[in-house]
Amino acid sequence: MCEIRALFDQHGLRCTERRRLIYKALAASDRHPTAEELHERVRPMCDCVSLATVYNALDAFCRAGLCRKIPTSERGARFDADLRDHVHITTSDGAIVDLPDNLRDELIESLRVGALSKIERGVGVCIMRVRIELHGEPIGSENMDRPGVKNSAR
Amino acid sequence: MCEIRALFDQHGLRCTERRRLIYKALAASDRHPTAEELHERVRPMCDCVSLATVYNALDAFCRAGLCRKIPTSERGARFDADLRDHVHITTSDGAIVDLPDNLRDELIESLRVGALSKIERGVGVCIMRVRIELHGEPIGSENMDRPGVKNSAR
DNA sequence: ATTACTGCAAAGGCTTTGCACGGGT
DNA sequence: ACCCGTGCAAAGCCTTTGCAGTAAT
Repeated sequence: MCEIRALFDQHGLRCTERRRLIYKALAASDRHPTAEELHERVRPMCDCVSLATVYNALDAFCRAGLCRKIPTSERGARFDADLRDHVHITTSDGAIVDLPDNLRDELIESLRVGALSKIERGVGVCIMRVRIELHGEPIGSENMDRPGVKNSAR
Repeated sequence: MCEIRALFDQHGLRCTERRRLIYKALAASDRHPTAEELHERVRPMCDCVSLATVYNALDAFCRAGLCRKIPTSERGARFDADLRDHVHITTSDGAIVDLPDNLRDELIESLRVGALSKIERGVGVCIMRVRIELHGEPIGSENMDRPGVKNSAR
């Protein structure tokens, strides 16, 4: 908790009980919780936390560079305290999971040494962050088309 | 316009004037318009189109597999009739551009033959779609750190 | 002491829905 | 003739904001 204080100090955030709880809940989760889910998780640990406070805190975290807001196709944004390059896999049931670290590192690294530097030269930018969204169907689902087809009727 | 009819028929959509206009406006744009932007664009071509109809039509298109809803961090979803795998580059000034086709194809292809099949085996999913978000700084900006650093204070 | 954070409730913006009607098949 | 698509308005949901009070620096 002392490290959270240091983190907040570094980023110019006032260290309140609510924010500590919210940040801890966010950092402890690998499920990319919504504001409401965090609210549920924090509420039992504190007589009273307002949902608005959760939103405000998350917004402050994002602006301070302590977390990231993940847009979703469904309603309700999700949040993630892990700011490293990411590979998310979303499935048709709406879940978002991170690719395991070893596979992620390998994928990102292969991009960085190859395609990305080419893109940097071609487009004239310096690529700072990489986010990859893979949409996958669980194996065993009826739709067994191989990926790579451009797009037929889904 | 006859091809639009065929497209709609193929996907079991009734071919109405509104839907034709909406789809044409969407397909003609490479700017990933919002529902409201499409509404503005279609309205002059038709005495009266309701915003609700635009939403309903877009929803029908998405369910039919004719377009894709792109979540954004800001409010308001965006839509895209181009269903191919995408590589977006966003820069700090807020612009979103698509990577040029040749670079995109090369990048995606290198992923498909290598990392993705490994991921499919490792995670047990069949990857249907790939979306890559690159965040880049224009070259010449003051921040010249190389990418690859894990994450220091942003 | 100062100023940011908080709770509450209300407002706000985007999206969906209910209903009656008109247009497509 | 059938029934989906449409307009309108109202409802819905997620999120932000105004305000007065509280807590952190």
